[in-house]
Amino acid sequence: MADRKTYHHGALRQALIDGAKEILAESGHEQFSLNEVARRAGVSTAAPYRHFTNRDDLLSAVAEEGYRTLADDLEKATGLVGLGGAYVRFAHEHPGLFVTMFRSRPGGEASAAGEAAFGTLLRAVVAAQESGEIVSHASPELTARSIWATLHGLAVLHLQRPHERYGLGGEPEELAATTLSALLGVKPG
Amino acid sequence: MADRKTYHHGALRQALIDGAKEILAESGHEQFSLNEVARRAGVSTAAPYRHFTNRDDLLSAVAEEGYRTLADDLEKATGLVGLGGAYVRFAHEHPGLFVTMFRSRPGGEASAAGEAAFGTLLRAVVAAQESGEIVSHASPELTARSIWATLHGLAVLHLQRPHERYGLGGEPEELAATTLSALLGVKPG
DNA sequence: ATGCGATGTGAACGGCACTAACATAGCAGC
DNA sequence: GCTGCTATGTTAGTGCCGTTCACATCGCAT
Repeated sequence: MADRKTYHHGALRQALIDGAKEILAESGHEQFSLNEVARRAGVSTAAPYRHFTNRDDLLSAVAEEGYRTLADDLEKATGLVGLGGAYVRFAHEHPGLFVTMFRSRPGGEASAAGEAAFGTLLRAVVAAQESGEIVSHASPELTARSIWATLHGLAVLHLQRPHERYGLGGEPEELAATTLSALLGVKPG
Repeated sequence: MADRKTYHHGALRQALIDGAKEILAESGHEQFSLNEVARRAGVSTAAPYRHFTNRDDLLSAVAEEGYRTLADDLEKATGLVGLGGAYVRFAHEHPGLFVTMFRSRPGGEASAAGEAAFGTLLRAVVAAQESGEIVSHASPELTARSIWATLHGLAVLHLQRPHERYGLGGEPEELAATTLSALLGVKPG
């Protein structure tokens, strides 16, 4: 091992996170291996433990970056339907990362970036209510939470190949548009 | 090993499925171990391979039974809100099983029991439209799919402890009722 | 009664997450 | 510049995992 120039890697922590993302993109969450990440970074399998307490800690750091990327994607979107499309598309394009982000963690802590993403959704809902894009008699918070649940369920079911038959296999944007339209009567404009 | 009466177990296949459910209920999907299942059934770690091609095959059989239980629960529920509450409650009461049922399987096949569950949802949506419980301008199929996505997202997010703060930590029935109400304007009656 | 197929065993393989003891190097204070 | 502390790396090992293979046992049809 250690066929790199210097004994110390220099930026191992980020290299491990990047490598982990790579593996998640190639093979998915269930196939993820900490040893494989170390191998790709060109270090021993014990090295990651200098930067992360365990495998799950690394995955949490990866998830954190995922939340930031998702929040950015949602920021870029315009309109409620656009935001919904961006949410489902993120899951579509980064399925392994998406699963990692929302894996069930018994004692999982909250994520600052996750909060930011929800904040963006909330603002979009308020804007949609003000512009008349949607009509909801419930509070913006409840409406936002409900739409989030819908988008999240859409994203998760979309990743399930066997459920393609229910019409959940189409393009993310179309999926989000038709679904939000069916529930809220939003126009795809 | 083999401190049971007869050399052959007699009903090992079902015992393995039951044991797997037990482990999922106790420790969750991520902690599931095939060796542990064999140990609980009192057989060697190689024995399960006489009944299942691999670990994933056993989990699929477990998931199939889960789909049947879920379909039964949904059948028993009355009204769209009742059905939604039953869906989220199922996830709440059997989180490990729920995760196993909807884990991302690359080449996963469809489940007959899963179809039945969706059929029940579809009928409930049609009934709700006819009784005036909800007003949707979309087709029953699209509406049912959209509601399914909402309920599924609600269930998944409900299992995420860190997201309790968004109000997703309450009772399953209340969660389903307020969410469906916010999106469709259904009355909690 | 026999023998064949179904079902279970024990021992092995490689891979995994993780740990402990040790090696190297960057850097701060003298 | 030398010294030594601390951060960061390695090697070797532990125990568990999923899976396979050769072999043992037994139920059942002929």
